[in-house]
Amino acid sequence: MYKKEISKAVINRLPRYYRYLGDLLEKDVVRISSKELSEKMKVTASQIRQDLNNFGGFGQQGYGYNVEYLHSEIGKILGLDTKYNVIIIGAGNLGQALANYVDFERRGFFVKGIFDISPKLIGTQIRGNVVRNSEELEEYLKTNKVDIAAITVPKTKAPGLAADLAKWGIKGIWNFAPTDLNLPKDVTVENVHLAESLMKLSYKLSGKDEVNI
Amino acid sequence: MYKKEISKAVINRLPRYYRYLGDLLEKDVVRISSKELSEKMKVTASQIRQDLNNFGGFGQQGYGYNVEYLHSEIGKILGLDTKYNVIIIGAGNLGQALANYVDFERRGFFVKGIFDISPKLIGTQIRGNVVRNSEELEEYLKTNKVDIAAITVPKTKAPGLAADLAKWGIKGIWNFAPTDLNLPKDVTVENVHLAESLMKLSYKLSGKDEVNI
DNA sequence: TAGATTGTTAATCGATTAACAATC
DNA sequence: TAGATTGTTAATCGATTAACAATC
Repeated sequence: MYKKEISKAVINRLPRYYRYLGDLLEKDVVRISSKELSEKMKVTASQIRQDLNNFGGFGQQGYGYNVEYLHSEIGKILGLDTKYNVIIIGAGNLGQALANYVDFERRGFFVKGIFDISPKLIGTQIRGNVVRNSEELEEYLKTNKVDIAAITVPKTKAPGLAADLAKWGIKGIWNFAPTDLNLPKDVTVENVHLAESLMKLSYKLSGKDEVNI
Repeated sequence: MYKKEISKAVINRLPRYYRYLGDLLEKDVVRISSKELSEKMKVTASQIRQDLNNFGGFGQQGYGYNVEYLHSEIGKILGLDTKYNVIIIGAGNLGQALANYVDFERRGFFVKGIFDISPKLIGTQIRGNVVRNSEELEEYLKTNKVDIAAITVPKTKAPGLAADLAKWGIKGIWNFAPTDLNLPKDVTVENVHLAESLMKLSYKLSGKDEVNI
């Protein structure tokens, strides 16, 4: 018995499978074959079967996959059967947008605290949460279990803040600052780089994905 | 002479090169070798040279790369030497966050209009832009050149809206709704799926990236 | 000129697709 | 049982890394 690493390409596809299966579930679809799903998702049926078989055999020959079961299993793989306590650091527009995004709760992510350094924001309410002073962070983390910290502070502040959070025991960081965070490897970072996403769009629009040769 | 497709993997890395070179530029670093850059970025020097050579020889043997020149060239490849007119559809928290994100202007993306269907939001001001009624969209697009539409409306509304935008001539869509948009292939879509990003973080935290076998 | 580092070809590695036997 | 579709192996394709000649 040994451990097999799941490739990053597979992991990146899992949430999309989960989304499509959730949509099917809402439409009361009971079963689906890899071929049908592949047509909806515009991927190959082969890839779907390969991907799923990294985690075990969820289907049945001659039948396909039970939508509800597969959805639930992928949910478990993604850790969506767990509840996560989330704090948001940086109560600017983006931080507020995240705090107000109700849908996250449905997946088990609960915003427990919002922090900022601006006196204008400290003390204000965002969806039932009072914005706290960022200076209280260390103390807060001593008495509250926090699984994920969303970082929505300016670029220059992010690396130092992330290092502090790691020191104070945070294991998951959802980083929106346009910078890379170099942290001990027991800390997991997931980046959302909006500016880079926009640049990719710009690239595709400018039509330079074909180069004369 | 034929056209060579640039692989998606390469495109995805370009904005990150651009960011690192921008940081170096701010620190007044004049030149850098692929080896030095590879150590900062935690990729192989070989990959950097391969990636850049998709677009031409930007370096010089025995010297490396001139930071300012390379930064500028990658900017051009990404289409950042162009100005883009952007509209935002959906003036909720996320739409407002995008509208307030000043940094985009620095890269050439100018928010020219914000639209919503909510009477509470129509007429309010967001960074100098009056929120317009979404019903005015078609008319607006007849008289204004718009390169990119950012979609921050609920999931159910997004596909129909995107189809309309495509019909009305929009060629670039920055999609924040948690759904795929199937549009004619002359319309470019760049997705930002926050929920999927969070699920990936959840996956990594739950430690299922190793599977017993 | 000698040293450094690119640009580029060749080798390796990993991911995707195809094929088909197993089996429901 | 016959038909359908999975699970899984083998073949293909593409991306990454290594190596080194070219050259500044």
